[in-house]
Amino acid sequence: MSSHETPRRATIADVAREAGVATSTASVVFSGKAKVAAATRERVLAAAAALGYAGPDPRAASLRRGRSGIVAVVLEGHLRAAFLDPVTTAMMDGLTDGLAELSAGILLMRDEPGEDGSALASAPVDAFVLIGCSGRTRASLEIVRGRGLPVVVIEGDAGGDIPRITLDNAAAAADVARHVRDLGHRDVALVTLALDAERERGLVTQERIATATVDVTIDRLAGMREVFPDASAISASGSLIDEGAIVGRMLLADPATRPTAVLAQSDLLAVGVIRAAEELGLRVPEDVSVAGFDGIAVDGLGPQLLTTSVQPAVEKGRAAGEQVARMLRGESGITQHLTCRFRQGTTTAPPAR
Amino acid sequence: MSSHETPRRATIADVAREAGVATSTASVVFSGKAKVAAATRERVLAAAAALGYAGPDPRAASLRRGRSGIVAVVLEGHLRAAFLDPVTTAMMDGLTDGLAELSAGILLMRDEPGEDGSALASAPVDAFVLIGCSGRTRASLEIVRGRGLPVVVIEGDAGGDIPRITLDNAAAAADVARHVRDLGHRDVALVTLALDAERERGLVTQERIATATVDVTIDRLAGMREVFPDASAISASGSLIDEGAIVGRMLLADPATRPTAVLAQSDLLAVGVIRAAEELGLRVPEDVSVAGFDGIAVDGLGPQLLTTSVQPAVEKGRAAGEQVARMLRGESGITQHLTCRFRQGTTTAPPAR
DNA sequence: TTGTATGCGTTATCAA
DNA sequence: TTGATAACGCATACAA
Repeated sequence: MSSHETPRRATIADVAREAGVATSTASVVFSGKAKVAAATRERVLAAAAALGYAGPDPRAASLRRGRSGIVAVVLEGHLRAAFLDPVTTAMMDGLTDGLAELSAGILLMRDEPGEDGSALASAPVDAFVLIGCSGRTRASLEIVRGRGLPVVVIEGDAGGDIPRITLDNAAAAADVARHVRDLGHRDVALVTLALDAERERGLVTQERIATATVDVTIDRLAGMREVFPDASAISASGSLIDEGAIVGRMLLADPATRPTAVLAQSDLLAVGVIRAAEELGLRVPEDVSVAGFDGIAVDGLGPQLLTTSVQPAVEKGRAAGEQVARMLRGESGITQHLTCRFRQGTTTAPPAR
Repeated sequence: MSSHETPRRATIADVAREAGVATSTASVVFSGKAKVAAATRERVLAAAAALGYAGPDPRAASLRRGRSGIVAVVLEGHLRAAFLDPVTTAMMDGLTDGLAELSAGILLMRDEPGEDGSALASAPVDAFVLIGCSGRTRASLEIVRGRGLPVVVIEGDAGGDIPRITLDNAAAAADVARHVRDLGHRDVALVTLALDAERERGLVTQERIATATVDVTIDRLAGMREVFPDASAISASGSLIDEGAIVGRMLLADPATRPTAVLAQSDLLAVGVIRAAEELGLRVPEDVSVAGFDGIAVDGLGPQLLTTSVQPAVEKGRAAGEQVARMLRGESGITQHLTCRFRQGTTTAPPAR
């Protein structure tokens, strides 16, 4: 080595030498995993300060420990789309909570379509959380499984013995439907979430149900049809207010075919339907009842309170985090079934006629 | 070692031995960084498959390479709150694009209040992107700077020589205000974003401006006051439609004091003001003009197009990503000033009287 | 309470 | 095209 070498960053060995202690002692000063005499600690800290040492290199530490402290969350599609959904963000919050002790943070990853190797195969993470396991995500699952790291799937059919976090979507949807039926409604229309990756908006036929791939949509639809077997349904292309408004217009525009109640598979869609109703001069709930699903706090709904099924979105994330923590401790992950809670709001009432 | 040891995961050395090649050769097969005879590659791959080797351990690779491929994004507060703002999500999208070549993913981190060491100090990342540098974030900045890693700050006063991504908030706000003045409005009210971490809703006084900490709010207010020096302003507690509606009611309820135009510092606030106006039976823009800021696609605004200043939200993220990439290549980061573009919509018109 | 020794699994360099 | 070898920076088991 010449004396003109680049000013290499100080390592813990440099600090130890400067302080006149062994590297192991210096290491312990930073990790706090053993008792160190106050005087020794001071000397080490002083040496660190003198050398501009900012603490152990996380990369080296994670190799040595076998842990990086990072948990990956795999979302489908663009981040923007994922974060547009309040349920997803609430869940992410729960996840960070559930992982707080354990983790440095959450690594956001998309399940990229084409690439095979992809980032999933080589991200320095300790575990994976897959969200909305469907189609593409299933390919990601293969890659992830191959790495032998803990995996938890939220709301998706993982197959195999992979722990999942699930919701009682069908039962909860049926609860909402029953509430509407008990109010006296017989002529009800449904608005579903996207059926598959194509996300086509349109009438939901038997054929389309048969080829649907999104479990959430299928399950909630099944619950609704349990109560209203013959209700017609239109699939939205996504969970957006404006999308709900479009479908709402399709359903409510013609007085001859207008239902007395609309059940939407998400709160955002329901708000859109309400907006469409208002545009058409219909009052909610006097002229038409509208119910949603999710129980999120919808910004922009004003004083109305949506009748809906409140899903434990934050809990979903927290549960996933806890399972990850368990598996990282060497215990086996357990599939958790969470339940939604019906909430009566001001947007449903007995039909006028 | 006893023969009863735990079935250790295969390493690249095991694969090399199994395949009868040197570890360096096996390594190259996986990294693709040198030419390898097809036959050799086959043998290595076969050995890997036989041993269930899923590719190089990312932790070891990142120690050796000195890179983890991960970039941290530090947000203040709950993720849920951060992602409620469409501007943030758009920016994240741009960031993932700007980082695509470079990075394994984005590590989402909260700037945790109390803890000193915290995850920021020990996350195995290559660089940091701080968003909305204010108050708490400034403490995070210290920690991050100490690590000597590249840092970029988006919309915040970073101090020192840290590269930033900034917006021409004052000039753009003045543009909107000028448009409204040119339409003939003289009696204008302002709705600002939160002034500080307390996020108190209320009249904006000189005292409150003096103690304000949120740069975006201060700058946009300055731009508006440049055109309407005496316009009264009310600060909202956050950028939400419902919050805008509350402030809107405060401003518009009394016909005696009702302004002919309202300038809001965000599109969501503007939409809330419009909703308040509609509630009060006022038509927009006939009875009252409303303008916003941001130029996001507001879900739920319907057919109206908001008059606003369109900020390059995605570009902000992308620019940050590009600066990170530069710095990781060893070049120095450059502060980028981005500009907003005025967009006339359907929500502003000349005053009736 | 402190020090010694070892290996975590790779990849880069260089020589063959 | 392949192989031998040396770091990368740290944390732990164990001995003193």
